[in-house]
Amino acid sequence: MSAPTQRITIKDVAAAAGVSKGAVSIAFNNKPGLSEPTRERIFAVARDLGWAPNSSARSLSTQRTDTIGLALCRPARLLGLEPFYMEFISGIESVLAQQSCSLLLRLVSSLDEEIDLQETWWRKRQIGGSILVDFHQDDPRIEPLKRLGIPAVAVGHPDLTGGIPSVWTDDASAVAEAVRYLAALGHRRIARVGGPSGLGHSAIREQAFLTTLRELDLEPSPQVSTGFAGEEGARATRSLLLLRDRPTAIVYDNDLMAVAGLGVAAEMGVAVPDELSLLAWDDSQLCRLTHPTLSAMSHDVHGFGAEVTRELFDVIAGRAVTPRRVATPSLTPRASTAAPRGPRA
Amino acid sequence: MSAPTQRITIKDVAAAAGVSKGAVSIAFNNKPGLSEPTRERIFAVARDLGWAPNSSARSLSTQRTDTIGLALCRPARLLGLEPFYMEFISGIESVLAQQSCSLLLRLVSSLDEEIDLQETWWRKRQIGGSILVDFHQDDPRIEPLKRLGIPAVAVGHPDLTGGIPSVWTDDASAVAEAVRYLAALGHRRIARVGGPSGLGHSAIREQAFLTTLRELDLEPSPQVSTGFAGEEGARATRSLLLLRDRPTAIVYDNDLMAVAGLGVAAEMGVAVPDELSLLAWDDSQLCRLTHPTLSAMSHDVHGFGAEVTRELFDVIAGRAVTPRRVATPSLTPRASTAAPRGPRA
DNA sequence: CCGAGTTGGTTAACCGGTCCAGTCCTCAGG
DNA sequence: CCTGAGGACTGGACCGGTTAACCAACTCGG
Repeated sequence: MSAPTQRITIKDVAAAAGVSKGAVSIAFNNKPGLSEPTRERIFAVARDLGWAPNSSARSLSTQRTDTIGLALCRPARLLGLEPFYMEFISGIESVLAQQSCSLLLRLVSSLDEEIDLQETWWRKRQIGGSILVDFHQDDPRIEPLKRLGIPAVAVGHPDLTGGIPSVWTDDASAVAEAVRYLAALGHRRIARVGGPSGLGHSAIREQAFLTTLRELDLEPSPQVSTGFAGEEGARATRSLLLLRDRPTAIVYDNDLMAVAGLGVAAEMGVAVPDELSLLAWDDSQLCRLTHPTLSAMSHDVHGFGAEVTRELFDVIAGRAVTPRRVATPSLTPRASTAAPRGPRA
Repeated sequence: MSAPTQRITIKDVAAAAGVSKGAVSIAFNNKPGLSEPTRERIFAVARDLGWAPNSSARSLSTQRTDTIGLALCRPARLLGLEPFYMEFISGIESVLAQQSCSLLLRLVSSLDEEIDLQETWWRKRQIGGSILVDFHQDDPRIEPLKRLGIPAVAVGHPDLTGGIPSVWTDDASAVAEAVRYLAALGHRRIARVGGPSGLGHSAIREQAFLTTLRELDLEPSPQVSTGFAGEEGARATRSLLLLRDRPTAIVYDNDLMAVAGLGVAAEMGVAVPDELSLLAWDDSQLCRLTHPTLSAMSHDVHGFGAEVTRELFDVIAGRAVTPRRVATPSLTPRASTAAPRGPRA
């Protein structure tokens, strides 16, 4: 029977240091009003005793909490596959860690569930704010979350986020750049495989795609809206390649679908890039592992996550914020795009 | 100027329901001692007021917390790419959500940092327990965490976890099965691309690989220890394929490296599966997207995460636990493995 | 030598729950 | 009619911090 690990509290530290608990509190919050020797003595004692302030007690007292929430609403199998999220999360963490804050993560299966969750988190005061992703057009989260007054930052174009402070990338310009690049290579039939059109950024890209084609006087080409899963990307690619006038280039909405597209092309004996150019989105290492390597619209996802988090801290602190646009995804040409040369060129 | 959102507390609910705060507490904890009408009245009032018990106050009082910790120690870029973790996390969540608990996630860059983090989490009483992954041989986390008395469950073979309750898969048998399968197809030179040999499970697989080769009287074949990144897998594959007697089959330690290996084979003009068979580990959708599709040792990662979490709850509740072995990864043959037929067969 | 300021603390109320020790009421049994 | 048991509920101490208000002692200018 080992002695029961007696929980040590601020009182023990105070006693051991020969001061009041108030003094310990002052020391640990770096507030003025203590002499240097006393301060040091307190820290030394705390270190010896292995004490750190109980975070429940602290946040009960301060009415603040140092965790922020992130709810992801995509099927788990998919989440694992999309490099995007983990990298995004790591970006979040990078600034969270500086402030010794933590991330509360939850996977949900519907927006309604997410709304419930955010509300619960907030009501129970478990989070100080939230990061919202994957905005839909007329997103149902906007109204309830604003009503609750949860400090939140949204990832997405300001048009979509209904006044919730947002951080976004200029997808429209990026799509335009992608299409112009392919057109410059000589492609006339360019297709696009996008995410679900309910998703705001898919809609934006879809629109931008059409506009750019029109500007360039290219044929109105097929766009397929699908999920983000690789298999869906594969199916979409297959359907495009079976068209009578099949496209000579395809732009994908993420990297996973592009990898799948590459597989389909191989399976159907369509040479990449000679007969078909493929362009991925959200460049990740995955794009460099295939053969041929995948050209992509790359994007500093880590930095994106960091920026979002910084903005959230501003919101929580009550500082004024304006929508922040971060770097536009930029073209990284690799081996999967080239001038169309036709079969067996 | 909208009325400042007055925080409502248990006192307000009690007042509105015409009972004492004790009664509200009893109701919300489903404890006996209240009449059904009163109970319902309390719930109705709470719903109207949109109240949920403040979790800081609750855990301060109960000395319990309903979050568990997970620290991942791999470079962020890599984490995003490995489907394993997200799926593992989703498994954790699936049982956490049932108990309305949450997951505190943190990415760290070294084991020492993880130890610090776990210690801080525990000292501040931010977590009720922790899930530990990626055990090394003589893992430095074992001693400090046991000393602190953090309830923890480890992912890894009991031999590695130094008495910390663990959940594990029988990697040794799985490796044996993989090798036997390839041998049965007629392969004599089988290579392996593994994770860092410091990592416990890599070492176990490495050992099992050698043993099985010996049992089957196969040539002692090269094993390469590397990171888990795709690029490292690519490099390793390249070096294997440049050997004088190059292997006719390669077993990888994850799916990402196998995908990379496939790319390298294509790049070097080595036909898969005719000249080279590839076998992935931790089957994910990725394996079904390539061409040819990748054979893999598949593994219910989601269920693994769930089981680990269940065990952690047992540990936290003080229930006796024994190491739990979950299902052994099983062979899922696809198009990347076949009998060796030599070049241009 | 006095009063104002400053330095370096202490004290106690409070944050919002939980939970134990009672209190009050009802009802069965003797 | 009294007693005892059990059910329904209240009161208040307590969890471990923070913080505003207060205080003692020590400068220092006039």
